[in-house]
Amino acid sequence: MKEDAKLRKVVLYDALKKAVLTLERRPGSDLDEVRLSEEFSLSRTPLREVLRQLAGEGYVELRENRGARISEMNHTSLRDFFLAAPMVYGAILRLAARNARSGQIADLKTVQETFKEALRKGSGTDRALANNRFHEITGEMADNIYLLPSFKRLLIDHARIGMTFYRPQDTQMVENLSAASEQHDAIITAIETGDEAAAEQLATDHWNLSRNQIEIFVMPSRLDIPLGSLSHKTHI
Amino acid sequence: MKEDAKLRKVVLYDALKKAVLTLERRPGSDLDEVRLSEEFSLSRTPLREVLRQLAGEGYVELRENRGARISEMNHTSLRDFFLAAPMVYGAILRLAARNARSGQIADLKTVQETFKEALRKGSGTDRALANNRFHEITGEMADNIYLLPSFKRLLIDHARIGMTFYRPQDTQMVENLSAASEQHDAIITAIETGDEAAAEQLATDHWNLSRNQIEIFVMPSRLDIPLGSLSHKTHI
DNA sequence: TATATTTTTATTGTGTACAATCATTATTAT
DNA sequence: ATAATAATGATTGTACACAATAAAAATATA
Repeated sequence: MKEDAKLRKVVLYDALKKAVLTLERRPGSDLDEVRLSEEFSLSRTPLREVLRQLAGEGYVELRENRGARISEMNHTSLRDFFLAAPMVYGAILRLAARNARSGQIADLKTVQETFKEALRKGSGTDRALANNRFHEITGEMADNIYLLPSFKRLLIDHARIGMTFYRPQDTQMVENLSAASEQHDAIITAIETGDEAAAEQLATDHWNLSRNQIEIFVMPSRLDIPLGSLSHKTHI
Repeated sequence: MKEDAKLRKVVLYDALKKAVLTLERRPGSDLDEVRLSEEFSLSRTPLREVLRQLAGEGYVELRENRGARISEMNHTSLRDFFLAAPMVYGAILRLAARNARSGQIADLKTVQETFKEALRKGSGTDRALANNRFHEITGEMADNIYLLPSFKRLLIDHARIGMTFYRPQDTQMVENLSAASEQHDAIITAIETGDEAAAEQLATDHWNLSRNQIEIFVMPSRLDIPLGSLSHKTHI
């Protein structure tokens, strides 16, 4: 019972991150310090430090004297997302192909198996989290402290968007999912062979597929509705 | 005397940021919580929150049970820097040309005048800070939440590198400085006319100039020395 | 003398009490 | 009845005391 506090802090940090990524906590929703501190058996002091850190990483937003909120997502951020993602991700994958270490490649393969497994019989959450982890590893491979901040910020909303379209509604979405999985395989190959050009091109393809999926799903009439206000059930 | 605490918090935040950017506090140096809390008349609780936030933005690094440090700079980060900067900055300037608002353009012109003034009779610090502010504004113009994290991280080290080469030692460096100033002017024009291609190209030119300056200055023999361990005087 | 072990000191991390601020409801004045 | 104002309640922000940890010094042991 001595160093529990530090552990609980990590638990809180991980739990909040996951809750954001999976849309368990929806964009724009409030975070109550007292409730959180009770739920995670932490006093408000370390809790607030965690919130600050999460804010710095883009998971939550802090407002003066008015508590924290889960980061917003709206049609503006979607537009910004698809503008920034291909470029940053292209650079990350190119660097990943250049710098990846064998241990990391092994990790990537493992996660890809997990992702395929999730596609077969996992939940939307499982798929989104596995996909998120896949891309996180490519970020670690790239190992560029200046690109990582934006890349990580992109991954947050990539996961949240994924939580929507990883629950396939029709045959085309199912096809897109398996296409995404095949692209992951191709990405692994490109990284393994150090083929930077191929890796960069695959990034573009991968994000184009995502954008396609989004367009099927939410465009164009719903674009003015903040994603946070849509419950999951509305989508099904 | 009532809401002073909040003010002092902002003062601390700004002071630390500036101290990092100007190399007043050197990369890798320790931050003592008690000393800082005394210096800024804040208790350690809000102080630690500020440190967490600064860590999220890349100004400082936190280590478990071992306090905060100013973010490191070494030859690896320099390499990463010049790899990431042209791309991110190119995208930022392209978007700035696309989205800039007239008020922002006016601000940019004002800061550019300040920069020129600093070149004529200001200190190295003045120049680096004015240059930093110039680029910050282009970031605000671009207005893309996914690109900004990396851009801001780049600006930190851009300023710190600048603190070195904005103290010109020979005629070539002076020429480079005035070239940088002219590029700023060209950037303003490109943004004002909405010429995205020109803006993007200018970003490349601008960073190439910076890299050039660095190479004159620290390459290649000193590359293995962490920048933080070099005092200013050593350079002159 | 060199190395391990212990004790001491300094620094970071957490819990709690209280102060300041915001949001809501109640009250008063027009 | 409506609008402005004041009291109330809920929530965030700060200070300080103490606990936990790491670093340094002192002691013991080979």
